[in-house]
Amino acid sequence: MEMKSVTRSLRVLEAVARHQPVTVGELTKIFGLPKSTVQRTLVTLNEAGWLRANRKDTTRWEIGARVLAVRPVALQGSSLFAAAREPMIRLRDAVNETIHLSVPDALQGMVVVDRVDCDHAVRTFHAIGDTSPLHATAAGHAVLAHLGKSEIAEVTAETLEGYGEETITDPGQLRAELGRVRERGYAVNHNQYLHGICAIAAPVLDGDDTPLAAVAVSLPDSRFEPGRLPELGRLVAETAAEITARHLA
Amino acid sequence: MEMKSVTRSLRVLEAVARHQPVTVGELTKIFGLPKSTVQRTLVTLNEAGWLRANRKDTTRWEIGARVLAVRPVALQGSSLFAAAREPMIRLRDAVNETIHLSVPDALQGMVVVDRVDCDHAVRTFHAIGDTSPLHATAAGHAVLAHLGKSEIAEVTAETLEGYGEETITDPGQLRAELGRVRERGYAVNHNQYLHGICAIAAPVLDGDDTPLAAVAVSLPDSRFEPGRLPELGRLVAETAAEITARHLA
DNA sequence: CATAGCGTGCCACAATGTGGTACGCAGCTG
DNA sequence: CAGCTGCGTACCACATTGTGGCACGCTATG
Repeated sequence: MEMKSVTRSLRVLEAVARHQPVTVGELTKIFGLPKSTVQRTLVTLNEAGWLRANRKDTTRWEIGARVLAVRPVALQGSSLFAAAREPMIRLRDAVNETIHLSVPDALQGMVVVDRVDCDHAVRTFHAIGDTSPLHATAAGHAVLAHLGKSEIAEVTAETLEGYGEETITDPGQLRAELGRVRERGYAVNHNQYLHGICAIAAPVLDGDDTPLAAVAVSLPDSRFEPGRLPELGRLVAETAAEITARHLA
Repeated sequence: MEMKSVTRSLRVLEAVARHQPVTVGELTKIFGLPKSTVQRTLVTLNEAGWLRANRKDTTRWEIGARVLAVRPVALQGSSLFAAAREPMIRLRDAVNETIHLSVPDALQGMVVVDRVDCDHAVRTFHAIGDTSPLHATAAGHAVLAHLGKSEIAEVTAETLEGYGEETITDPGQLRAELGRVRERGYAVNHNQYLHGICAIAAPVLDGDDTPLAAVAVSLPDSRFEPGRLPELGRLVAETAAEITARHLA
């Protein structure tokens, strides 16, 4: 709407985060902006402490320490983080697969907030801060299924991007799937977004049943046995319920 | 220098992080800026996904999940953050003292990245995001001891500020101490920076032995027994080694 | 030795952000 | 219940502010 320079600077900051360490020239190619504009932005962000020059190659920029003062606040946001930690570890111990906690980001996607790793040599990997689409992941389905119809409509109004043959791109099919998710209490995703990965997720709800987050167990195809699905789903749903209970306590 | 609106927006973002959930009025008092300016800034940050309205009180603002996508190099990849959490909790359980994870910030200081609290009524406290000098803290020594000679020289070239009688301000003495730290595998700090606090720290290393971070246990003088030092040091070093191993896995 | 890419600086222009002001709306409070 | 306060939102004339084209010096690279 406004504050063009601010919006653009934040975009640059995100781009640096994704491509760090990155040079001015690379950023000008990404954004198609004049070099001097990009450089001025970088200098400004640097002076504010959000960026810094790479130590080994001072022509490259990377994220500075200032974010560390803000980042944890985002994690602890709803104290959900602390409530989720122990149940997640217990779930990991029960199934020995990687567990993720994700929160919806303004109906635009799910953001990984915390992770508990399993000890298999082959394991799924999503870094804290990674984002994924709402309509094509188990965590996203778990959250969407417990939103109001108007909000679901809002999401399905956008074009549902496909990431492969399994992605549900039809709004009607998605709504049907969300109904099933609501009934059984957990969502399942297989090859809808990333390939070779299966994920089972359940929502963490607030007092008024609005979804705050989703817990998910994700595992590589090689270890996925369809027969285990009901048991895994039950465990994930129980974990999510326990986090909900702890969070409200 | 320039980009006034950008600098100010980032200040606002940091203020929201410190005071969240916060209203427009509170922020105008903090900054002494016109209400419309502050509000415009908040709306812009919100549209960019960096802020969001509080769910219970929509007039209050808090940090959005977008911030998580921006992470320093040290936290990139197989997030150090996630790798460190469980070992830190175990160390806390073993010693029942507060544990800190810190990363070096461009050789200018250590920044606290994560914390696991003990349950004593009297405990040390360093907020996440706090910075401390490299040459006068256990965490700083742990990192410095595993840097190359040129980098150590670079740090000792600056004036080593004193924070009391115990601070090592002589470059030669500091290098000698760093040698001892390297030998025994952990660093000890008593009253070098903050008074009444003792800290024991060990480094988390990367594959090429460059230090990425330091784990530290810190405790008030009242509970510090010199006889426990070797045991505490061993535990901290083991924890750091485990984080290193998990991080590389 | 030429080239490419970097950081840095300058500057006229107008697009951009500014901030005073005002309105409608909740939730308190006397 | 009327008054108050603090919120979100909006408008708008002004000039501060950011813009982006250009050019310089530098350092690696081929």
